[in-house]
Amino acid sequence: MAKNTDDLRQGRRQQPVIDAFDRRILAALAADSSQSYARLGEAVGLSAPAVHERVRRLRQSGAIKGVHAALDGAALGKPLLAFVHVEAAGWGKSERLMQVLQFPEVEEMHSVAGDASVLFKVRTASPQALEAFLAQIHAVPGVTGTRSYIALSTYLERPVQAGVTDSWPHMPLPE
Amino acid sequence: MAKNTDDLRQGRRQQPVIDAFDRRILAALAADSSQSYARLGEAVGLSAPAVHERVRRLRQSGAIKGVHAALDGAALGKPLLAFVHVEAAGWGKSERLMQVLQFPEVEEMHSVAGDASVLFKVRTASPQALEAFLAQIHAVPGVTGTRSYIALSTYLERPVQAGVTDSWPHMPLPE
DNA sequence: AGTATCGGCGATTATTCTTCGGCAGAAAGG
DNA sequence: CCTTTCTGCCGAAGAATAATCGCCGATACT
Repeated sequence: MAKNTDDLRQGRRQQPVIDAFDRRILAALAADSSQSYARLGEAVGLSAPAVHERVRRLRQSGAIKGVHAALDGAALGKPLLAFVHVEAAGWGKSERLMQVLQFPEVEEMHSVAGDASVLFKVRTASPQALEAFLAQIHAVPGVTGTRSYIALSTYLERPVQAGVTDSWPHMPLPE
Repeated sequence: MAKNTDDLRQGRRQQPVIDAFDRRILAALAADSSQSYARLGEAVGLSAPAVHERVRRLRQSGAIKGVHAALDGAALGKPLLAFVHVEAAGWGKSERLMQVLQFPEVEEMHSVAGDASVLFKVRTASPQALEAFLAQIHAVPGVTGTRSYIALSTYLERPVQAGVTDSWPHMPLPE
């Protein structure tokens, strides 16, 4: 009998093992998710059904959260990318603050440790639209200030990568 | 004769018009790019071949830059998300700085206007790995300092949205 | 050793993608 | 006002891919 039967019986789902094959599949899918299973299998050294089964498992386990088209902000009329740091008195996450997530301009929202409480990534059509977004933020009770960082050039913007650097180059810190 | 023959002859590509159909297709693809053309067509009110043709055009025009699988950082062993602001003397973009983009932990790099020169989004396995990344940054000539914002909770993280808010709710700025 | 479980492979079926010809509506020109 | 041209959509057919099934070998536990 399998040794994890107890876990299954109690509804626990054991952490699925992600081996080297899975890692290569995930890396390939993060780079381009429109390629066929046959090509994927050829790239990683498995047959198409095997890749299919692994992808199904990775999807179900949550390692793959979805498949999305990467759109060009400028082509869609939103050339302005900005990161907005919000300082709030008390605790940042409020019901009112979550409502701004409905705007399609907002792409990310995190609560952060540092000299800010909440961090937004927003992509707007114009400086005026950014100003309108900031007005929305300032209208939230408890917000004491914002600091905006406007992207001048984007040198890299890619999804979560499958790889993990396990041996960082040894390099002495500057004294 | 078409009126943009001159443009085509000179290699110029006129800005393709993105109509309401395209916008809806793009919105659907940004949400889930794994659905069939038939379903997409049903959702937006077109036939499958029509959607196919539009997607082909949107791809070629660059509005759709690619299709990527969204991976779960925690499931892959990278639970720590951080935004790193880099202050640099002189001009930030250096050949040396671009080399850190090779690490799979780095997901974004922008040059920004504000009290920082360059902004990184990095996802690491541990605080030690983040420290190692920071060591790499500090080893770059000209870097005078970094400021890190560690994400405690991620409330939203999604790709570029197709929608644009054209009428922001009118709301007076706090006096 | 025996046995059960797991994962991969080859082959088959179902679904989807991709292309083609035809047609209707809009725009430019006579 | 009519003709011509162009563009884009649709239905149908052929090609490619996705998804499933049974069989097999490897591994681990009894």
